[in-house]
Amino acid sequence: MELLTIGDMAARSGVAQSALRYYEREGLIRSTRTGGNQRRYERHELRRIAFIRIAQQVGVSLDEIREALAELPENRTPTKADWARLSARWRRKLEARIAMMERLRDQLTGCIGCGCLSLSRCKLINPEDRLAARGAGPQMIINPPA
Amino acid sequence: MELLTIGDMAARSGVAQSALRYYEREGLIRSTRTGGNQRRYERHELRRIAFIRIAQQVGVSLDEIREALAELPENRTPTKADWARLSARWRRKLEARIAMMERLRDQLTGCIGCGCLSLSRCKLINPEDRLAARGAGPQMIINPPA
DNA sequence: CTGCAAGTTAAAGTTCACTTCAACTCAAGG
DNA sequence: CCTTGAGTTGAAGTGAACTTTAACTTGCAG
Repeated sequence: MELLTIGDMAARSGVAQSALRYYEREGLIRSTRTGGNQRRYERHELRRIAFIRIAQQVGVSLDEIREALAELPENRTPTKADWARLSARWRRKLEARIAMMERLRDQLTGCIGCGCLSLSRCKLINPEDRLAARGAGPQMIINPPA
Repeated sequence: MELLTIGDMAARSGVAQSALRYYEREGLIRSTRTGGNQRRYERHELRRIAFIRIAQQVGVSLDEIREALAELPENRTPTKADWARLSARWRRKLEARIAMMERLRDQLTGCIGCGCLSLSRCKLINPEDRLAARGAGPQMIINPPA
């Protein structure tokens, strides 16, 4: 089996055929066509799909994912090094998001103690209004200083 | 200022008035009305809104948030203890999600080394197909054993 | 060959979480 | 009173990420 059909891809990736066609329309994955106009995928497209799903888990939009994938070479099969570069960049995004969730968790823990949870008044969430300039809401959590 | 107008609430919570009305239609927050049919909010509704936004950050749907909030008392102002219970439960959800992201990060780090990222073939992501019964996709990450 | 599962398309539909709009009413200062 | 800013409603619109549908074509086992 050299090239994979859309059915194969769906089975192997756990992503619906309709979603695969959608990803292709959106420029996230690519396929070649048979004489009869059916899609055939190279095996490495599975990696793109894996990357897409992982990024989605992190809460990234398809737009951003497309941008990231655009950094992979167009004319040759991406190498280990290509993927490594991309993965390293995403590891950073992932860690930023983990850090945010950890802040969130710590705030929530704090609030278990103080019983608070008021967006604008809780000093834990928005201490001393020093952050007012950055807009309303729980700024400490969403958009932390430094 | 006993009760807050929708404008006050929007200003204090950083959530648009239209969103507040939407939350109310969806049964996430409540208000009383003035003689002239305008909404008036008790201050503790701000806490609900804070909770909603925090939960959304964690990637929880409004449906699930509604269910969680439904555990708060209907007929009295929630106490510190009420909120503490809810917050404790959510801390657990939060930690589960953080754990997922950490697995994700570790897998991604692993994949920087091995250059892989193939959903069904990478042993790191889906070792030995032992997880096949739980469906396709990167099961180790999304839905880890135990 | 034939039959049928698997694939193709464009267009419309769906869900979520809101926002925008139009037309209207209310509240409060001068 | 009058004006003006704040609030009200239902209905329609938005954007993301897909799914569904209908009508049709391909690929391959028997």
